[in-house]
Amino acid sequence: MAKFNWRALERKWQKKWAWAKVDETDPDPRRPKYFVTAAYPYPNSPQHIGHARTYTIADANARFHRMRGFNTLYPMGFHYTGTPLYAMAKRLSQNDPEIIETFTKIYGIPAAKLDGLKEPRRMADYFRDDIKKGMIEIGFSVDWRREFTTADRLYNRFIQWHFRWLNQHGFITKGTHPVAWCPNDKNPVGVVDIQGGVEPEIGDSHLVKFESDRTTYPTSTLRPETIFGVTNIWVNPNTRYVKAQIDSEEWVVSREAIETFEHQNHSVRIETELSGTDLLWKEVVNPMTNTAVPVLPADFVEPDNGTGIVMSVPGHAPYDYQALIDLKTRSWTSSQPEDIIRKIEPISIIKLEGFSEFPAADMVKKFEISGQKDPRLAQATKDLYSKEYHNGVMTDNAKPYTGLSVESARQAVIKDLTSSGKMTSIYELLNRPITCRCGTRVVVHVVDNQWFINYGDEEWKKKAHQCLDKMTILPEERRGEFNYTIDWLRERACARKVGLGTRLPWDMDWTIEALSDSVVYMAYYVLAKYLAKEWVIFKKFEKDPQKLPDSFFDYLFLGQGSTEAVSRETGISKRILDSARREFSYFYPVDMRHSAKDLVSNHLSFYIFHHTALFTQDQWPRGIVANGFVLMAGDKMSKSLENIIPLRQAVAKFGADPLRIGTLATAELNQDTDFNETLATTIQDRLIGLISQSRKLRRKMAAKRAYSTLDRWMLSRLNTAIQAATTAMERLRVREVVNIVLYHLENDAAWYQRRLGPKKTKGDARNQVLRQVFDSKARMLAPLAPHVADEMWFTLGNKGLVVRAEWPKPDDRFHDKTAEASESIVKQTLEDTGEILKATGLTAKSITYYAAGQWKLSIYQKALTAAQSDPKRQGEFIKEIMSDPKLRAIGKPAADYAAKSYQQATQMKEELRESRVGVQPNEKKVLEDASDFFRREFRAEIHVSQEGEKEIRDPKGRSRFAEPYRPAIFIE
RNA sequence: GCGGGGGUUGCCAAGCCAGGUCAAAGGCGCAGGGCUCAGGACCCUGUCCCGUAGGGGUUCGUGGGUUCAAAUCCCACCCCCCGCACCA
Repeated sequence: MAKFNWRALERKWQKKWAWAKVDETDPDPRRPKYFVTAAYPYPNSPQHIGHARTYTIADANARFHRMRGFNTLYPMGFHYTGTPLYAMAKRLSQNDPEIIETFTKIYGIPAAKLDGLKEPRRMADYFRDDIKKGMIEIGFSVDWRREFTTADRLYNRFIQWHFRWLNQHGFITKGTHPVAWCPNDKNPVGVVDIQGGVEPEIGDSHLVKFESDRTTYPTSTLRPETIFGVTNIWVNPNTRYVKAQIDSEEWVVSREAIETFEHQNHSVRIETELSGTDLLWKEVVNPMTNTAVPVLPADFVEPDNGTGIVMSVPGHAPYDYQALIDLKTRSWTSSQPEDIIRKIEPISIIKLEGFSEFPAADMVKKFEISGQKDPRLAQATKDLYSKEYHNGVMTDNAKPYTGLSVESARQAVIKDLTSSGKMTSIYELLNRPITCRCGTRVVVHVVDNQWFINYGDEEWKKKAHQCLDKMTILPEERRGEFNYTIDWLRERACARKVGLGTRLPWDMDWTIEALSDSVVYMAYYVLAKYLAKEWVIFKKFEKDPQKLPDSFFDYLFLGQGSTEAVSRETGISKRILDSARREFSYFYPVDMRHSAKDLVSNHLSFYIFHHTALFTQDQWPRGIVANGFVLMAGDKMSKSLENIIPLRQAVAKFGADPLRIGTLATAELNQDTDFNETLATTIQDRLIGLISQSRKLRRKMAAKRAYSTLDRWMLSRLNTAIQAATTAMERLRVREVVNIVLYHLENDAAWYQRRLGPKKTKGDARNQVLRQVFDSKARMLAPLAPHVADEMWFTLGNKGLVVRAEWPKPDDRFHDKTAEASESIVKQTLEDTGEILKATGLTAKSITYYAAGQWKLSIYQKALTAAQSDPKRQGEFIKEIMSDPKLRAIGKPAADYAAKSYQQATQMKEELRESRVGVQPNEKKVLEDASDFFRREFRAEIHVSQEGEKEIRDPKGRSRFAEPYRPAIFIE
């Protein structure tokens, strides 16, 4: 086969669609509307086939609704807000080799173009153009008149309105907030700013204040409840310490800790420098137990871990236990250390099932630890901490917390010590060390005056739940995750100091952060059309957006104020204002919002929250689809695996429709789907096949001929397929639709052709029947593979565009129980015959089929009815049957069959019973009609008789085995 | 840890909510046959085990239970994946 020119096919139809403006949607009060949105792309890279899945599902949904008569709007914008673009542009301008390689090698951007991308806006514009081209090339039916970016000045104005509204209505709070921070850049760092791209984890480190001579020795710990087991505290003898005034107290901490305090808003004044050894052998007082414990040396203590001083709990901390052993086995030049160390013994404070009173000792033994620098200590510690936390109980040594679980004891100790001023806490990076791309160690910095959106508000949560409860969530399995997210969301920082975006209207130092400026933008699509260049009236506001007052947005989106007043204030004509307001009321709310599943716990939940705050109930979102990802040949797509195929390259390589189907065909919505080349080529072949078959059926609608049972079977199957595809599409079970159209229906058509035989017999209706099948196929394929569908449609000789045609309607008149029953007899018989031939190894010369006798059919029907209406006891049924004199005359066989058929009927699935009750094809005739077919299949003579016939040829007496739907078979 | 999703016959993947046509759709792979000069494509057949008559046996993460009947319902356990934020 000559290589199929996908590009030509795509161009051809895309041009026609553009010409016919099939994607452009304006309000039409005579038709119901359907509003589809998908999460707009972030243009810091080309899109890949993973992105294609979400947008293809959204597109299929939009196209499906168009075909069902909805005035469907599917718009698209671009999200410029945030730091990644900013960080990438910066890296590029610093000629970072890693990013240059990604851009040139994976994204295929010519090296000459890189210079033009060194400014964030221009990088965004570049990828925006690329993404948009890709979306057009793959055939998404987007109304591009409504395109915008979040860096547009009027969009900024819109977001300012949104945030001012939130602030005025009490949804914004202010506070402090810890962030990962690069002291060199003086900026917060995100994943993209960090070497190796790790995510910084910030946690609380508790500082327990041990004391000596009014000087505080704050020890950092994650387990404050172990304070009862403290035998000493550790400092690192090889480290620099300082005595400093921290806030209003005298503290001794490591040199490194000073920086931490400074970043976390503590006042710091260094007084004297000390070495670790200066601190040794002193005594400090445990603030909980008031006992004095010594300061001892340990090499494992890291100076940048909290304060550089830690408590020693040898009974329960493997590091401490090992460090103590190291000390005890060491030889000393003076006697002072020896005396102190000799006296130290572990204290048991936590009882843990399956361990001795000193679990740390058990772990050290189990892990065969050789010294306090042994790397296995980390794992031993992790294991033990987790076990004690979940299963440990405080012992008598931990009064008054005896008997409490470790978990609750910790809470209690924190509360008690903090309230008495004996403990405080600092933030710490839990996965140290983290290095900024500039080479500087990342620290935790506490940002003052941080602005938050208060998702913790109970009233707000209630409304969000209310909204969610009424929404369609696809797949439904996702709903639990939404409920959980709504419950756990708290205050969320909504502004930061760097990156692109909108300035916070009341505090212009801050830029509204990316997940906060993207929650109500679906409303902006309505406005975006009016802001497009040709609407001169808006151009002046683009130059000076501040001139557009809040009252304009209040009117347009909330319906507040009057047209007259807003018109007076803005100078926009009442006609345009009215029209925009009507357009908003017409399209809003969004009927279905599409995204991948990763946005459930953030964006999609915020989306619900904000809509319930800003809008009245009738404008709350109606549905969300959160689909799974795309895997490349079984692997997650990643830059390091170099298995990312940019979307446009993939379209060029596989064709738009094969790619669309390829990302939808192998898994249901909820599952991650796998894409690979074999799949793509298989789909290509299928689609090409459909086009070439359509060619053969061109204009074959001609004369109406009487339909045979087989024809009616095919049309009945088609009707079933339409029904199934329709329900599947309504639930966006796109994989199933692909299956039905591309495989099930195809198989039925193949069976139909096979039954008819290779030669066209005089006047059979196959072309008309197949023509109908193909018409429907083209329509059902249109949302998924629109180019191929339109090509089929045209090739079949239809007028107009299939993307504008109607989705096929199931029609009960085509549902033909008898035809389906007849065909199932033929299939069953074919199978059984084959099975016998296989089991016996016979070569058939002649095959005789015996249809079941009339009396069996009548018993069978009675059994079906009995089982359906009133599943009485089998005995009664048999009695009833045998009360019929005709049947009684048959005797035992009748009773036996009554028993058997009754059992079959009661155990049958309801739908099957339903389909057979009252339906009784003439089996002998069915088999006779199919005998040509059987002859071809088995290359044998075919005879058909009915059990009980007068002139029956039945040398082996097989006819008595005949049953309804199961003719007896005799092979010679 | 908390929350969510999942474990199906060589691989991928339906079925599970509404138990019975389930040895379990479909695709891929593999084997045989047809077509062809040949290969590819395409078509047919087979692909858990046994079987000279349409049958039987053993299967759906593991172990129990409910039922006439369990991949499907209930209980317990094991394993895998994802999210847990200020980042798009």
